Amino acid sequence: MRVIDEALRSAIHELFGLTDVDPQLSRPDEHFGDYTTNIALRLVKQLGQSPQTIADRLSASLQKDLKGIIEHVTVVKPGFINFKLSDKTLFTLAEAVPEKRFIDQQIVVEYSDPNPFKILHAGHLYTSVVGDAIANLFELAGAQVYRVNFGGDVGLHVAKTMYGIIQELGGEHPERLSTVSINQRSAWLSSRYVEGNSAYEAGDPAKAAIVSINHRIYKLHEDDDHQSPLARIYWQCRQWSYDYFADFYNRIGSHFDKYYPESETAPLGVQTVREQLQRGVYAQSDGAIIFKGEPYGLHTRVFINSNGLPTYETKDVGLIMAKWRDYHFDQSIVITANDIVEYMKVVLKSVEQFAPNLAQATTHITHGIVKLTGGVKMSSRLGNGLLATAVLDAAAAANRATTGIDNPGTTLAAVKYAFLKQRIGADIIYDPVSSVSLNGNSGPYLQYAHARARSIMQKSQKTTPKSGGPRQAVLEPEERRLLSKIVQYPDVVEQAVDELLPHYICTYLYELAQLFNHFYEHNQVIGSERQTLRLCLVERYATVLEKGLMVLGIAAPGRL
RNA sequence: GCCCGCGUAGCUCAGUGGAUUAGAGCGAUUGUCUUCGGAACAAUAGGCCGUAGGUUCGAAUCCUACCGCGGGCACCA
Repeated sequence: MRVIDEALRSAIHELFGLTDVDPQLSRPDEHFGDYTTNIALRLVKQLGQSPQTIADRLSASLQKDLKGIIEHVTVVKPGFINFKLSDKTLFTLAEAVPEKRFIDQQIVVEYSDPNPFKILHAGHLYTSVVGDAIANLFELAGAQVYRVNFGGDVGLHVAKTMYGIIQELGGEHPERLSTVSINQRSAWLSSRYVEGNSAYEAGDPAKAAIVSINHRIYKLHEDDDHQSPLARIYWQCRQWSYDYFADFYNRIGSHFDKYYPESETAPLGVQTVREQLQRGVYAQSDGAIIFKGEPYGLHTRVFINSNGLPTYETKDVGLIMAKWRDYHFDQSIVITANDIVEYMKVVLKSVEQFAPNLAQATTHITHGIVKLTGGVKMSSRLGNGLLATAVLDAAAAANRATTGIDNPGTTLAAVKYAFLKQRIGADIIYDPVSSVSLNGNSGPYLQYAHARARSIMQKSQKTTPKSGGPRQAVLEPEERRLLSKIVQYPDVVEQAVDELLPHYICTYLYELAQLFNHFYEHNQVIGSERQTLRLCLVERYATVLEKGLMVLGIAAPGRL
């Protein structure tokens, strides 16, 4: 609420001669008013006056300055200053939109990051949903957002899968791939990975064979080889993976502007790391090239192994360089699970040594992992992980059981909302049955709440002539409560953008919908003397709900 | 061992320095309703906010120690 914020600042300046004091307006419990500040409490020491006195003086001054905008200012107990807006102000604010604080910024958001030759797990679904929401938040704040995806199409895991494939095909026989049916491809690759991994862990000779394949795959990229039997198998299966990813993203409504395969970032990373080795950023050790993190309170990591191959670290260095080359970003956001927090610190610290601007513009946001009820952790190496599609299928089954029909939109809303309503950072406990419940604080509840409101509007158009509303009418208490909540939307979005926490939007939308359902239960809209005014409230409410759900990547159809 | 993160109702989570009653949802118990779409609304029960100290006018929130859980700590990603 900018007007109050500015009035407070100037009052503090006039009365106490202080500048640069942030009043920190916030939303109090409803009965205290629409906005509140504890600035009087915080100025006690500095001013040597009692909080009550400070609050009283500010209050008296603001009462005059904000005449017409607020209905009244009140000072409560230790020294809180509470503001109740005038009805007229509430109507004005209902048209406000979130501040565009990232206008003209180029922001790269990287997320999802599945590896070709492996299968998509529940974690990929979660990180995709979170990434979409965060990208949407930046977009809402005016930024030019580029959604990018990074994945390992080279590296040991690929070599393991390739080993499994070659075993399964009885040699390097690309033509035999045709025996794998289209809808079996992703599962088939996943099985080959599991086999390759066990073979690797069992040791030589398989391990040596896999290491050799790993080299050959890097070489194949260097030579741009598409003809040799190994290359034909590789490119074919790589494409299967990308097709499979595309289907999945299509199903959940994600899209990416660019895909960075590791085969592309690896050479760039190697070149950068070798250059910086000369300048002493990286160091040789036991035949490998490393970065020593200890001077910075971090740990040492290998960037190029003693076989001369780049590790994930170097590919990430290359990725940062590639993103900069392509977008000259103002900010680069990387969203991953928590387990690579320390790892990423080392990578960024190394980049900071030669490209401080890039390191400083990069923010690593991490979230927890998806666990099954009972705390069972999944492992892709063991092949017992909870698959991304299994989550969606479980949600669909629950939806079907509840409603009797199959509604993919509702299913997706249920899953996305279940993931997003929780603060990013901690693990998510996924219960295939209850987390997808269609009651209570859920996506379907909000979709329903929206459709219900749209339905009222539609009905009103049929039954009554349209007319411009008396928008300055005096609000009844329940109408006012609703409008006051509606008006909060831009504040919530700004907070979500500032802290990059989409769950603030979920919490707000749910509270809003609850408030509306309460209102709706007790107040007639159509046929009421106050119909025009109330329809206006219904419209604002439905629009805010729709916009908010859109940020979360959840559709808000007019009818379900 | 060292480093990082997390411990809030039976379960899943909000709340991350403020308002003498710590909030939701689910589950449990019970009401409302011949519905402007009941996927609703209303009510009851359930918590010394991991433990112990400390800082502060004021702590679930900040600091310290301890306990418990998870993650990371050189050639995987």
